[in-house]
Amino acid sequence: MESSLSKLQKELKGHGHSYTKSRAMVFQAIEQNGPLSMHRLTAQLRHSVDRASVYRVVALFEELGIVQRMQVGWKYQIELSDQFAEHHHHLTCTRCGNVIEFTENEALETSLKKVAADYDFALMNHQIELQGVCGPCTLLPDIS
Amino acid sequence: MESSLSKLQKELKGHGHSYTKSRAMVFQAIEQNGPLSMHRLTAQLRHSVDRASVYRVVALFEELGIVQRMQVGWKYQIELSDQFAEHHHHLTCTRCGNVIEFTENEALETSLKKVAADYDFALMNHQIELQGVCGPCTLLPDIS
DNA sequence: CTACGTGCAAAGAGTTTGCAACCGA
DNA sequence: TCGGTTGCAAACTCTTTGCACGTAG
Repeated sequence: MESSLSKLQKELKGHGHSYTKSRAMVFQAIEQNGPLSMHRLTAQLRHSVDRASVYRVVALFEELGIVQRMQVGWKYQIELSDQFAEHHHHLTCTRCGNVIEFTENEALETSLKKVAADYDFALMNHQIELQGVCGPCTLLPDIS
Repeated sequence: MESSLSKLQKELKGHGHSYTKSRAMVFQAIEQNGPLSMHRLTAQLRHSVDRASVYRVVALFEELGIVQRMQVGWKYQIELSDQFAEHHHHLTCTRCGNVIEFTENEALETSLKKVAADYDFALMNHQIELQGVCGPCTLLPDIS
């Protein structure tokens, strides 16, 4: 709690930006709620931070690598980036919409590195999105 | 050329939709240009298909699994899906913006299946996006 | 005190929708 | 012919911007 805010403060000041109430609020909203669409994020902060400011803060956070966008189907959501949350990927259930985070296993990481090496790329970053049907949903009657 | 259009026709009729000029044109534009943003796609078809119709056609194609969206940073692009183009993923150079397609190796696929199994998911689909700096760009002088 | 940050309102993209005309089967 | 499809224009949603005021350092 306390410690991630002070880390945020350090991160901001270190790059010549102020630590402000709005920025702290946006950060906490993301930290507490996990992956969040802009719509839900602005809705949640409706009474405390202006929509335009939320966009500006998120843009700054992305620039500083504090948050990142993750894809969920066609939309995106904002979440803390690896610096503030452990590196991970997502498994989305296409039935119930539930998102599960998973951390990469070594074999997976090795495979990715190999691909990059094959194409003479210096790998900087990567995203993996898996879609499927989760266990509980498999037991449900067919919808279609 | 001919054959992919007739496959398109079959796909449309098979699901109770008409094979129309607009749909053929949208399909060809995507087929010939590879990953394309909506902006570029509508621009390219400016004189032959209305913007609204392009959106409607793309929506239908996605529904039928003819095309899919791929993420490039924050934006997305439309490309033919596995049914019409070999299953593949993308390696994007963050310097020059070049996108290289790569086909998955077996180790990678196995790793993904393992992850899904670990979480009791029936894996339906997946996307992988790698970002890095390509060989030629590595040799360029620093920008920042 | 000064520059950066914010709220408000308005502009700008990108995307969707209603409706009449059109076209494929 | 008839229902699905398209073009056009307008509406909507999401995001960005200009400007005056507020606030951190």
